[in-house]
Amino acid sequence: MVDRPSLSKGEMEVARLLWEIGPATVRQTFEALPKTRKMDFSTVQTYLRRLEKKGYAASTLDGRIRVYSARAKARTVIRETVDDLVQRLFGGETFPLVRHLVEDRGIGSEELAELRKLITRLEKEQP
Amino acid sequence: MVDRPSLSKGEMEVARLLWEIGPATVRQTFEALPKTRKMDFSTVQTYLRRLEKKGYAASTLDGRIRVYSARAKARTVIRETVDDLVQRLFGGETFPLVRHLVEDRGIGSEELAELRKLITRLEKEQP
DNA sequence: GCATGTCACGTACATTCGTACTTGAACGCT
DNA sequence: AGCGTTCAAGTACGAATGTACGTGACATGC
Repeated sequence: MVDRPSLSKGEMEVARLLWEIGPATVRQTFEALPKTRKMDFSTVQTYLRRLEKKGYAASTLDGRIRVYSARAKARTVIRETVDDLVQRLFGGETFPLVRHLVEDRGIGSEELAELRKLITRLEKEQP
Repeated sequence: MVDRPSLSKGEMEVARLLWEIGPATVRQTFEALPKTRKMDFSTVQTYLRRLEKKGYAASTLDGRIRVYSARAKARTVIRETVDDLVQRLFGGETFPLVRHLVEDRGIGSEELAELRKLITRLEKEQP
């Protein structure tokens, strides 16, 4: 429905943090960055501002501190983003991407088992 | 090894066409676009030029016509691209993406079966 | 042998992105 | 009360991106 400009890579990272740690200040978001990910405090601030402008986040002032919260559901954004990738890189075919993930990126054996269960469930749901 | 600048969305679309139709002229690439995808001839030309500059393609003149061919393997580029996405949007976890694909984007029952076989094979290969 | 169409190549240009610095207000410690 | 700390907000700025036009060389049907 809402038609938002799509997220850039950097915005994505910050959006993910917002989903993960819930409503958060710039500082909290900044601190939620993977320790290996060097990004300036003010860069995070900029991304949050941009996320808000694009409609992915909302913010309010709590005293003099601004608190950001996600406005778009992770699931929705993931769907949109992955759809786009599948279109562009796989011409719209989903399966090759699944195969790539399962085959080329090590999926643990526990996860393999879980995936098998998932498949079984889906097969039952199909007529 | 080679460290190329990453592909932009538009460049990705054109790179995919190159992989698909092999060495190709601008026009052939242009014509390989999905009919629904409106993109100017010269835009395709620009993307091909940029792909070459970035090291993803090579070209030679065949008479006065320039022929482009892919220089990076699809598999490699896909790996790099997907790795990046998984990092940014899933914090490095592969499985949630697989689940999303299998659950939220309809995978056909034939493909489900194939996926199951794939899992079985992988499980056997594991110690 | 000219009109028409096709290319390569260079150029353009507004927008977005990545990344950050600056300024000034408010806070909290001493 | 003075000083360092912390924010919000604005601004910066080059590089990348999406998208395309213009020009001049070449080709091809008439």
